[in-house]
Amino acid sequence: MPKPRANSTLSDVAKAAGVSTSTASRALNGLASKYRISESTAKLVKESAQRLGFRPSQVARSLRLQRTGLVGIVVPDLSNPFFSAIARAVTVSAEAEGFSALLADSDGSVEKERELIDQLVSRNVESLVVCPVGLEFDHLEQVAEQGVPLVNVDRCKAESSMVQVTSDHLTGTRQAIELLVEYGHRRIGVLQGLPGTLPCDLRIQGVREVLDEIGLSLDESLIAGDQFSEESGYRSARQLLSKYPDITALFAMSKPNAFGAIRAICELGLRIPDDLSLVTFDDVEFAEFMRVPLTTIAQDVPELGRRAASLVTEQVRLGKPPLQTMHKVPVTLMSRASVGKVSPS
Amino acid sequence: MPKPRANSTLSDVAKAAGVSTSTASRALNGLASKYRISESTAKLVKESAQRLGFRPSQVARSLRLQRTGLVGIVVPDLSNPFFSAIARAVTVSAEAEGFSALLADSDGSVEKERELIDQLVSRNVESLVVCPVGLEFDHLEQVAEQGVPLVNVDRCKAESSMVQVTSDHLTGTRQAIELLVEYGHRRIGVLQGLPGTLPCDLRIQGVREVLDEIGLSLDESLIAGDQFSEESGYRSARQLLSKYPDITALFAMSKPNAFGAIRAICELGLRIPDDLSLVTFDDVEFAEFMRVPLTTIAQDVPELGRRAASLVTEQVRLGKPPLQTMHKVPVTLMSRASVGKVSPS
DNA sequence: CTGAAAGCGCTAACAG
DNA sequence: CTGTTAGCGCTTTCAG
Repeated sequence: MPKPRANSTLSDVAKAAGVSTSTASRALNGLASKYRISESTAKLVKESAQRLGFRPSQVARSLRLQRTGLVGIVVPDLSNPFFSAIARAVTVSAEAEGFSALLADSDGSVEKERELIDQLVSRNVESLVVCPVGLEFDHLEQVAEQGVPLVNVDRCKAESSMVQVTSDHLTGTRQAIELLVEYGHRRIGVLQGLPGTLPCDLRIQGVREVLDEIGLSLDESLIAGDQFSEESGYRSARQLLSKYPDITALFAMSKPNAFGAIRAICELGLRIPDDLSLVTFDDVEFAEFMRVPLTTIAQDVPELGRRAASLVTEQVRLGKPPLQTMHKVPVTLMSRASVGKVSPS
Repeated sequence: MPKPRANSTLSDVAKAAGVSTSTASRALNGLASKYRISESTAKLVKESAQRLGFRPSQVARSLRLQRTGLVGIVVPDLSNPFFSAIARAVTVSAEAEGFSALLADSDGSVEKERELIDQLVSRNVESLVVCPVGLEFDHLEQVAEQGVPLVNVDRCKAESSMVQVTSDHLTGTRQAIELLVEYGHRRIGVLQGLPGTLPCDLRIQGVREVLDEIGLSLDESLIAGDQFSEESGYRSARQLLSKYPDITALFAMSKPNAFGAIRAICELGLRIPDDLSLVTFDDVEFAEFMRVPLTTIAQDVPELGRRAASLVTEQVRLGKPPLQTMHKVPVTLMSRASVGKVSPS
């Protein structure tokens, strides 16, 4: 019993139409007029193709043309809305340009990220959009130097020649901390994400700057946490709040961090914003329906994705990287109810 | 200036090692022992490969082997957490089996879905996981019949020979409606998703069944809405509530539907659950932190993805579809605060 | 133990 | 207006 998966090939079509494969190819690729193929044969070929359910093998085509029409995407966790929004933006732009998207999920592991990028390159993707784990970049830079247009999104590397796009973490953080300061907060706990990543570092710098400017200095012991995860947010909030009861506000670096913190705050019997203010990076869907609407620094996530997409397509079209390598996308402070004035005590 | 993108090929490696391409290929593919290649040459080849940064072209390999190692995924909206969770599960399982995932976003359009599936098949994906728009299935069935292992997730087709996996919509709905009934609700408004899709139809059937069993019948005019979107939820809730003030509970078919409804409810100055109860399909992240924690029918979304993934891999391994075609994944009623007793009036 | 040669399905000179 | 031919990079008989 032969497999019924008789995917007909170009030569089948050619045979059926009684022409050579070249003629068939040309007719099907709309080069009939260029090669002055008679209308009748062109039509005949198209009909045969139709009848046989012919689908050109993109694999063969790719090999021959040395063009796969593939863009690779790597994210640390596709179930995180932040990354899925980026993946979507890139995928949709790619589709619009006739490209297909090869998606890979590194599950937060640099090692896996390395392997996956390797695989994608082996599959001859014409460009790469990667949201890296963010602590090591040598593999990214290497790939970029090998001539594969690559853009690094979100967790950037400072001082790199890579094309990168990320939010304006510094300004966003400054706005948030300035708000806290204005409301009288002086002891601010920082629930950090993965230390060593640029978003994390820049946000700490933002806090430091604002405090410096009012003559205070950042107390390093008020920084806790080690991941952008809920668990880290919970753990670090508990730790900070029980050790330093004089803290009046918490600055969380991600939505999961913030929700972990809220869980901890509830357990400790504290109320937001009466006992404690909370502000977080990442906007929260339907924040207005929360028990206490969260004040957030909203990133324009789809814009991050679109920018990344347009930067890679530009690179493949022009054959060279853009002049500007670091692209900052503005953020917006969404002032809601979770930040309150410090009660005079 | 020649392009520096000198991707070395197998023949480059062979040349460098002073052997033929066949030997090089065998050595690199771990067939050294099988072909009794001398240790020394094998090592030599591997070193040359290393030195040249050789990456085997998967395109050429695919063409030769007639195996791409690609699994195609199609979803209507990757930025919807429901679908990104499925996409993630499939992607991760695929990676674990040495496959790569080709992802496509149909943006809710059947037409685009058709095109994308066509493209994926052209790219010779070895299997397909599709979350279809859900109103037309001929293209899916066609592809499956052509011998491409395909599994349809979520918006299934009744009475189809396709392999399908979806939540147990009927039981889930029944549980939710039984809860409402138990709490004294008799006039229940239904905020439906896309009519004609199986999840939507089954859920309506669930409502009908429970009402029938207590001697009531479903009032069709209490059904409104036409999408699984927030906008539809908002619109339908407003419409229903203003037209039928005797409604005491709302059953929403999706998280976005529910949030749209909440917006409408707030605008109308009604309170949950005092004036109105609300229950929805889809679990809501951090529902406990909402102003009114939502009672939901939680789907096990990652399980949907994993099941889909294992069903396609099983199919490619066995070369034939599984005996059982329809796979139902259990759901869980999460009873929270948004459902209350009907106040005696 | 290794190499020569064919061929996966397609396109593009080149030659009529 | 159309066909012949070569070759993209790889694996795999078959033949030493």
